[in-house]
Amino acid sequence: MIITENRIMLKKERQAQIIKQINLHNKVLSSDLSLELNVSEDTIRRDLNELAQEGKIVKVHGGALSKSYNFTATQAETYAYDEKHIIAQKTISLFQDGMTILCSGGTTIRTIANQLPENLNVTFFTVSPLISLELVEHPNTEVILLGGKLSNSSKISVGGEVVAKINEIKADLCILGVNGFDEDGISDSDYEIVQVKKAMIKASKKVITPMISEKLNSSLRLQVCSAEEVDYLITELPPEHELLSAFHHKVKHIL
Amino acid sequence: MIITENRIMLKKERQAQIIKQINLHNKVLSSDLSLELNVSEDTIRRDLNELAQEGKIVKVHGGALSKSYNFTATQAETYAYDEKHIIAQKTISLFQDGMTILCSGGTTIRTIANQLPENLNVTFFTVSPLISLELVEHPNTEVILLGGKLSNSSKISVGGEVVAKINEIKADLCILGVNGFDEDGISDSDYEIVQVKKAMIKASKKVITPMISEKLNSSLRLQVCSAEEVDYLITELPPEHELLSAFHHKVKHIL
DNA sequence: TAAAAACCTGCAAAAACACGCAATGATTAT
DNA sequence: ATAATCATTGCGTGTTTTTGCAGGTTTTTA
Repeated sequence: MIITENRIMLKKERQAQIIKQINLHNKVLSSDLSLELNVSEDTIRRDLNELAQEGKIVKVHGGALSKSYNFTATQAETYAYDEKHIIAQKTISLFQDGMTILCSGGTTIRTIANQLPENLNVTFFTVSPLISLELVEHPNTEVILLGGKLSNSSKISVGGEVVAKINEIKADLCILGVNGFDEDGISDSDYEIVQVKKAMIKASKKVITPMISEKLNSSLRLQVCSAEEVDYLITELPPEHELLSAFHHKVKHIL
Repeated sequence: MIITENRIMLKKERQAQIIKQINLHNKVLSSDLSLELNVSEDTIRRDLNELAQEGKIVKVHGGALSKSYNFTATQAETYAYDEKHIIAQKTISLFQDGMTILCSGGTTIRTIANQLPENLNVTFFTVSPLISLELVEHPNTEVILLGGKLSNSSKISVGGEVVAKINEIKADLCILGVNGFDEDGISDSDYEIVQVKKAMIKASKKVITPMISEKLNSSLRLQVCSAEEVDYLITELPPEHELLSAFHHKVKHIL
């Protein structure tokens, strides 16, 4: 179908079309979209990256796949595996026996859960069913799953009940997966998720944000907290790396 | 189901297909995949090596094998898949739009969750993080995850808090995975799980117990409920099968 | 043990990508 | 209204990824 009547297409409108295509076919090719929507492949790529950042689709080389595509979760997890391994080890070094740890979802955190040493004796609270399943395999950890309405996009529990439940917890650490992080702090694109993350931060003595360095200096629509509220910023880079220099006087520690 | 509708196949898409094949047949040959997916054997080999490095599959000379432990795998590799497929279809025939359905865990229930029709518009409550993840992929279902301490053995939420939460629910159906079932009713081996299942039964108008026939006439240490409390006993067998004859005057319906 | 199949390595072409820059158009401030 | 600012987009440039193939090596099998 060739559309000539509408010369100008708004960015939002175009992205909506892309989502529609993905829901329909479970995949899209950048080259196809470029032809169909009459914009350059660069623009399509930028759109796909934005939508992927917002968690609506999964970007792959050559196009994008639907999030509900059977294997995207595990594919995404193993994306940047080496980096996430380093991050996991750094994060785990902060864990101590007897601690109560509150954690959100996300593939980075899943890697941490997966690499947890056997002998560690801690209690985990999590809003992510996926993380809970990973953690429960460890013999010496107690896992408390925080229930609620399950968010379609992020697969974590959200809603007032979860927030209320989190408010009852006193945790030593909060391991927070982040989608956007810059000098202004942590940001996210979903209102419900922001509420949960805010509650998690409030309930914990220390806030740890493990993330791949490529997430640095990206920001999304909604503010979760300021950079000053972050106790440990953990990336795969050495702390003295220049990409991190802007954050040294903002967050308390960088690992 | 191998689709070659599109000339171009994304790499990740192809790898997803490979994993699907492996989960289905438990093994694949590089040469077969090369023909089916229309790429060179070199490419297949590279894919298999990548997937193996990611821990998704086990690479062997000539092809690859499925990995035993893998909770994001599709249903295909679950034990007695064909039987469970029949059971799932029978169970789903009882679902109607607008219903509130409470369900426990187990592989049989997971198959049901997986085969749920897209257009079904129901609300699910579940104590199983695994089932919740399966259900949340369906666009028209609302999923409420019931949180609590996660049981190491059965991977479902247990404890007083879950029971209390279940007591607040008024569900139309209760889909109960069972480990032991005979003329005396449902039995289980774990005290905590029994408490949760009892609460689930009390909270629901109708109780459905889907199970493969080999579970029939087995019993465990702890009693969950009597056979008379079961509204629908669903197995892969036709209702008039002799194995079921002893139950016809016990449970209300047999499918 | 010899042939066949599977494998690995390096290479090259095409495609996809990332980055900076400039032009365009829209929005806001003055 | 005009200027300043910002967002969006396309293009040039150089990089990375993907893929198939050639050639030599290893493993399997008969």
